[in-house]
Amino acid sequence: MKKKLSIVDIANELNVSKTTISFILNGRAQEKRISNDLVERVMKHVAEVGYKPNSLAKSLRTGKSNTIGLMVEDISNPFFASIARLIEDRAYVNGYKIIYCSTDNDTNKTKDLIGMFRDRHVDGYIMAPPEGIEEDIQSLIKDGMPVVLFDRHLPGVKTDFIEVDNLFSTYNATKHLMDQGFKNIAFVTFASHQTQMMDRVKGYRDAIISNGFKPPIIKEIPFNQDEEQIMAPLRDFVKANPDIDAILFGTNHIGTCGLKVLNELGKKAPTDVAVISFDDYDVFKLHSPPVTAIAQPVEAIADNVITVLLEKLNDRSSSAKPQSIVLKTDLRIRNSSLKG
Amino acid sequence: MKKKLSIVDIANELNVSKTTISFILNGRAQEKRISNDLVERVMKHVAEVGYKPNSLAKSLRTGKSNTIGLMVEDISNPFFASIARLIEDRAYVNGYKIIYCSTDNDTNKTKDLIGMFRDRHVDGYIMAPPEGIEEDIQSLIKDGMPVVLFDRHLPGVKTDFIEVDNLFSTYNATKHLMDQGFKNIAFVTFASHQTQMMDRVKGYRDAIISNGFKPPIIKEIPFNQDEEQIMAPLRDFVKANPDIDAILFGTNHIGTCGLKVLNELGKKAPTDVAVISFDDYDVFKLHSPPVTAIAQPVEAIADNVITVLLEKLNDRSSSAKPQSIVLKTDLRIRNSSLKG
DNA sequence: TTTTAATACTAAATCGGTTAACTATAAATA
DNA sequence: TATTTATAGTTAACCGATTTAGTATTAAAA
Repeated sequence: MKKKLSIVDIANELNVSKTTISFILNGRAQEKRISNDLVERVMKHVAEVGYKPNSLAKSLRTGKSNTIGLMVEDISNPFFASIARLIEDRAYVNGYKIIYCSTDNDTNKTKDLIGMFRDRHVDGYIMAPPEGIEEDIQSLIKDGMPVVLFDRHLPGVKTDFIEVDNLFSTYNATKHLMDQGFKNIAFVTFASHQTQMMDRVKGYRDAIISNGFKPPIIKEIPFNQDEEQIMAPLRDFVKANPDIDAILFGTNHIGTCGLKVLNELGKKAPTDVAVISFDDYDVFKLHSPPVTAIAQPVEAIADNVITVLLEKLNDRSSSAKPQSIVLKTDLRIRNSSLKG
Repeated sequence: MKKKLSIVDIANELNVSKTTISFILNGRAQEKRISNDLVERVMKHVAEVGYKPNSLAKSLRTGKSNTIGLMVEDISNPFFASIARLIEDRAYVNGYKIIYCSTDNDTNKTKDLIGMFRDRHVDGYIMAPPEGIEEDIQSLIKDGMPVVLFDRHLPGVKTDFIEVDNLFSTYNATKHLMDQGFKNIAFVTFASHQTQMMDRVKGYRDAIISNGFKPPIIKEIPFNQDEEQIMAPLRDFVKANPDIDAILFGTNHIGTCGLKVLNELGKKAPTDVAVISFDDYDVFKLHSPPVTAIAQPVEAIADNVITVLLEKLNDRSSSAKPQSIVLKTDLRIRNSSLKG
């Protein structure tokens, strides 16, 4: 029932101008030569009545919203959820709130969402960008907005990004399978022109070719929300290629679907077909046999993302050249990729 | 570079007052008797220059922010992540943005976060509340804020909530284990006084007692972020109770940790110990043997939550008695709980 | 013809802060 | 003594919208 207090109420109750209150609350008392006596009185009263400045009014005037826009592919994907969680924590500690959304890798949806974020005056953007929004990002940057990309980057866009060494990761995983003696190694992934996906394919391909193996076997599945739409083509692929003895999956989601398909078809890893997936998580650790996975350093990714963004937020003018941070992955070798 | 357009710019360019622009853009042209001619001219120009009203200013004036605060226990938990995802989608469609945060079941953190949300003028709250914040919620409600709880509720607080029939769910699952012939059935869960946890314990206990079984075996683990802090006591418990032939886990997280511990100790389900967990997800579906789980209807939960909240947002005055929606779970019986 | 009503808008206050520019007094310096 | 400097604040404009109360013109009714 009690209406919210405004700065004017505080000012009136103390017989001081609201300017003075504002200066004190913003730590500019010294600079503005407000007496310690008054500062104390104001602080005491503010604490007593529990006054909190209206952040909307503040944002309207200052142009800063203390909000960060976070766009991931899908917040219900464990990889993105973990990163979102870590970013959230660090952001709150630094006085920033997170507004998030899932892009579904949909270019138009993402454009809309950027519009919404813009409209909300977010102070900075963290995103795992889909294809086709180079221009929108470019325009954000041109307008002076701090933008940090992660998981992938946009080749034409000069801004900071944090990602892992995708090429080496799949190269290494493929190499591991070859070392174990597997001969017909397939790579199954989402159809995508995103940098991380291109690199993952290339890493696999390079490994296969540079070791004189038969032509690479690459199966691309269209990105889809509906699990069955992913499993159906996967099922066909596995059935149609009985000679494949190892599969490297390009993401946790497709890896999980792959495991389901293999289970359905009664194929056991690694005897029937060895398995490695990108992104490590509980499903792979707990699977029988446990699944070898390329673990991304989620803490390090989140840490770097938020650190870089906070740097940019604190030093808007700095036109230091964009940082490209590439982190190492960890191939967690488990039974699913070990022969005998 | 181009500075953002304001309503004054539009007004000046068209030689019209900003009041008129505002009326037109807010669909009050008819009501305010603005000529169709002018309406058309304004709309055309606005579309051409791509003017978008500053939502901060709008919010400041109207007191509405078109933002919903979403507080979950932990966004990186698949159960909450899925629900968050579904709520997000529905919210965006209805013109609302989501600000979210993870409470970690920490009362003080949650109080802080409520303060932040309040400060941000969110229009409504969706939360899976921890214990001990009855007063804070009460105060939100008293101030006329729409609050919808889910996953659990607060006994003293009269507001809408959506949850599942926890008591029946664990009763039913326990019954299933007894029907299968298991004799020493334990219930392992997080130590908590939250309603959903109390109900889950009670469901288990009722089943055990009403069927004349030996005293219930209940192991409570302190809630913790760190997985090892959960696994250690679990390990001790399993080792110390070799006669247990079935375990019902109270949440997906503890269920997952439980599976890890059982795997470590070389205990196979269901021959060594049968397993059922609350919350169904990929880990359980893909486990060998697949794990019987109590699946919550996440879509229905999310749908009901957002529907109820939107109702309250659209009809603030309505002091209709709070709704308590209780949804059914689905016991997905898999090998881990089947004898022979 | 005067009054009333309808039409088509506008001026100015307001939301709750921040901030540039200014004032009034006392103390220090020239 | 006159001028400068430091101290301790205040006034009023501003951010960009919404909204109440009002104006000017024309048409209809009395």
